[in-house]
Parts: sequence; C-alpha cells; structure tokens
Amino acid sequence: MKVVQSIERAFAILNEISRSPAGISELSRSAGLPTSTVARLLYSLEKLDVIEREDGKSIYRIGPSVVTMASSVNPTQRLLTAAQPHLRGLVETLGEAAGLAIPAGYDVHYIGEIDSPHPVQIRDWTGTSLPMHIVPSGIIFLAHWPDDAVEAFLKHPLDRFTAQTVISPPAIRERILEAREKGYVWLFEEFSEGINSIAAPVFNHTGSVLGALHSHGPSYRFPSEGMEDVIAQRVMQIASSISEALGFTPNQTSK
Amino acid sequence: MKVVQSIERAFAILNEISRSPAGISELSRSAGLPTSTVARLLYSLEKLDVIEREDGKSIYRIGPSVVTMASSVNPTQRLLTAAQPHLRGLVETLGEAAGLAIPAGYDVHYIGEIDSPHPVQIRDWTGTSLPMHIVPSGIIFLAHWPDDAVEAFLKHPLDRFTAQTVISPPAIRERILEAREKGYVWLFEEFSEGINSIAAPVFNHTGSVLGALHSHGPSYRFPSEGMEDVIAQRVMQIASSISEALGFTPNQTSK
DNA sequence: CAAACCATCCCATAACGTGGGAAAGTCTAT
DNA sequence: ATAGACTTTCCCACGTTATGGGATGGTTTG
Repeated sequence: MKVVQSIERAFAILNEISRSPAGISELSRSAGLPTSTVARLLYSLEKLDVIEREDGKSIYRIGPSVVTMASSVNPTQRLLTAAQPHLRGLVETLGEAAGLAIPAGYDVHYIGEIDSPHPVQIRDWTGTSLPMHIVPSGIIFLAHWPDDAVEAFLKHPLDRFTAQTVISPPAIRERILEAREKGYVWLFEEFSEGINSIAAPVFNHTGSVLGALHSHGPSYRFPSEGMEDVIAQRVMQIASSISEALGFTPNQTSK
Repeated sequence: MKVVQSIERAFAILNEISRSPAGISELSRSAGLPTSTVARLLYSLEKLDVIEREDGKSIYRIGPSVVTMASSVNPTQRLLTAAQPHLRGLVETLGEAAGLAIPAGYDVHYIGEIDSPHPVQIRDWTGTSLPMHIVPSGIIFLAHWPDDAVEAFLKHPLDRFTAQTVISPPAIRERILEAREKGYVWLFEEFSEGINSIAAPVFNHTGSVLGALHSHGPSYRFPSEGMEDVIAQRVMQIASSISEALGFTPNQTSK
C-alpha cells in the first residue's frame, strides 16, 4: 500500500516544528515543498489544534492536542516498546535472558523479558512481583529514592529467600550506596539458589528513574569467570541507550 | 482556506485512538468512514510511527513519534497557552491583574500576566524573580514541598522587604500549613508597601504543582472590604480550570 | 527608499486520495 | 469439525481534492 502523501508531508513538517518552531517559508525550504502547499498544511494543522502560534505571529509550534494524545500513552508500554530492540541486542551479546522491571510500592514488578537461547534457562518472570531487597532491580530503585523513604522501607519486615539473602538494614544501605556510585548492582543467589542477576537504571526524559534493566542466568555459568565488570559495563550501556530512546539526555546539568 | 480532508480525518482517528485503542472496523464505525479509507489512513500513520500495534495484532495505539513531539513542548509555554482565556476571565471578574508564576530554585519566577483595566495598576512583573517567602505564589510552592525541603529553605537567609514581611521560620511554617489546608494564601504588603496579593496552585496531569495563579492590586482597594473569601474562592476555581485544561483530573485516587 | 523576504490568496490542472467490492484471514458457536 | 459472522487486506476505476505556480500585499533589512 502507499502512504497518503498529505499525511506524510504533514508529519514531516510536524517533526521539523518539534525540532524547532518555524514559519512557513523556512519550513517549505527544509521540506523541499512549495510555500503554498506548506501554508495549506499548516493551516489545516492549526485548525485541528495540532500546532499553534502566538497571536498574530507566524512561528508555529506543537499545540495542545498533541500533548493530550501523548499523555494517553501508558509509560510502561512506552518503556517496553522503546527497549525492545536494545533488549534483543543484550540477549545476543550476553547469551542470557534480559528484561525490564518497574517499581510498585515496595515491590519490583517485571513487565517484560527476552529469554536466553540456551536450553537451560531461567523461567520468565513477566507479570510477577518480588520484594525490592532480594533482586538487583529493587536495589537500583532504592538507590534512587530519598534517604528517608529508604529508611521507611528498611523498617518494614524483610523476608529471607535463600541462605544468601541480605536482610540486615546496614548491609542493604551499604549496597544502595554502592549502586548509587557504580550505577549497577550484582546479586548472587539472593532470590533463588542457582540464579545470579545484575541490573541498571533506565531514566525518562525528565531524568527520573522509570524502570530497571536486568539480566540473569544460572549461577554455574553466569557471570562467567572474571567477566563481572565487562557484563556490568555492557548492561549499563544498554540501559543508557534505552534511556536515550526515551528522550533522556545524559549531560543534563541545568535544573 | 479549506482544511485538508485526509489530515482532518487522520487526526479525528488519532483522537479516537488516544481515547481508546481500537481496530480498523471499530474506528471506521466511530468515524463514519469506509473501512478501506480508514485502513489506508492507519497504514500511513503506522508507517510514520504515529501509531503502533502489538506484533500481529490489529489494535492500534498512539506511537512513539507523538510522545517525542509532545516532549518538545516547553511546559511553561503550555501553561501560558492553556491559562490565557482563564486569566482574561479572572481579570474581568476581579478588575485586578492576574498572572502566573513557576518555581525556580528558592525563587518564584513570573512568566505571564494580564493587567488590570484600572488606570492605577501594579507594574507587570513578567520575567522577574522574587524570593518565595515574600509572595503568595512562593508560599504555595513551599506548601507542596516535602517537609525536609521546606526546612532546608527556612535555614537559608530570608530577607525582609517591608515592615510586614514575615521572616520567622515558625510563622512561615504556620502559613505553609494554612496554605496546604485552604488551597490559597493571602499576603498583605509583604513584598511591597501598598500591594496585596493572593495565589493558588495549578496542577499538571500527573497531579504535581506546575505553577501558581495569582492576582494582586493596590491595597487601598484590593481586596475590597469583606471580599477576601469570595475572591479566594474565585481564584481557586480559575486555578482548577487551568489545571483541568492541562489534563489534571480532580478526583485522582489511584497511584 | 529600494530590495529582499515572507505570508496569504486564487485558480486551472491532474495527481492523488477515495470507497466499492472481492478475497483472505480470524474468531465463535453449535 | 464446520459454517457463519466479522474481521483486515488488497485491488482498481473514478472524479474529488490536493497541488503548486504565480500574483498580491505586508514587513523587515541594508
């Protein structure tokens, strides 16, 4: 099938406007279209509240209707969509499952995962929730909470899942500090015997933590001898790519 | 001029989708268009990443490109645009200047105002900043901060602007509590002799405070005898209308 | 006071979007 | 299993509708 011409052009112009607001002639140049055509498209978009301009001026910018439409988008779905290709890449390079989780109260909620190609693999946790202190994604979330929120968390009962589970508040505080510093966390068999996992934060365009990216595998092969740091770097790099896909700009110094 | 048909239809469909995701035939019914036409429009929008659907499914929803476009919108401008008509209405009913401010560090930054029709009027403060403790908008912002942030603010030097300026931390705490409770604050000649002002908060669609709406006038006529409460109600009502225009839904109980 | 630039309007032309209808696919109920 | 209802996808002849050249008037720049 063929894409409707006027719609294609309208969105080309819209994208241009969202990059930087502009007038008719400037847009006609950057789009390679006659001014009369661009004028008509802009007129249509303005009538539909898709773009707007100050009073009598003729510098167009994105209008309220677009903002309304965008606010209907479920952030979780947005995260999943944006992350999909990156997840695939990570699974390919590591050879282990990779997935995403979001915070939900004092739990971590798993929203999506791509499984390892290995015949021996970890079950897919998508749709389930686990306490924050037993999974690395949880530690990542705690690391981005204000201190008093963390203290409140530490006061509530912390269950032990395996012999290795760390449940002592000082020890958890310690690893939260480490997570803040390094930007990732490894957890070894703390949720389930035989499973190791690592996680790193994913940020949205305002710079707040939207979710966490994790990878996990059977402890007999993951992480392979001496590869902990290499894997950590790779996971953080993919997490950054996802953040960028969500509009996060790494060197945000202002505000 | 005439609005381009296919664009008008495309956005009608987009709005429908943003209200609730749907398939081709459902959309063709709600738009009153032949399925083949809707199918072609949806195909175009999908190619342009304006909408997307899960894998092989055919339920369309708003796509990443819209979110990207929307995130380019400067929240301040958005606030101003949305508020414009409401500001006009407020100035008309009160007969005094009304404006908007946003928080900027420990200051209040004035972003727009509509002046009173009176020959005797307050100068337009647009573009300037003032310390939070001397203007009602500032107290409103403080009222929506967590307690420890407020305490940090109270520890920094608080200048006196007039004989009436309240600079004692306990007194400021007191009025912050009052602001939280009532939803508005009056300040009488605390920033400048001869000026009284009132402010109320404006919320965005996530329910956080985006800015504050204020009105002020010469103290010899504003507020007129015994009208303080009536004016306060009116200001709060307009502030709510602006919040709603920004997508805020008053009775948010979840999350 | 030109010259350059820009937004807006008009209109003849045919390119392009349109919608009917058929075919292929999917789901439901019996 | 099988038929029937209801989807989505594809095709194509038609003429509605978008298109762009150019003319006009307004605004900025040197």
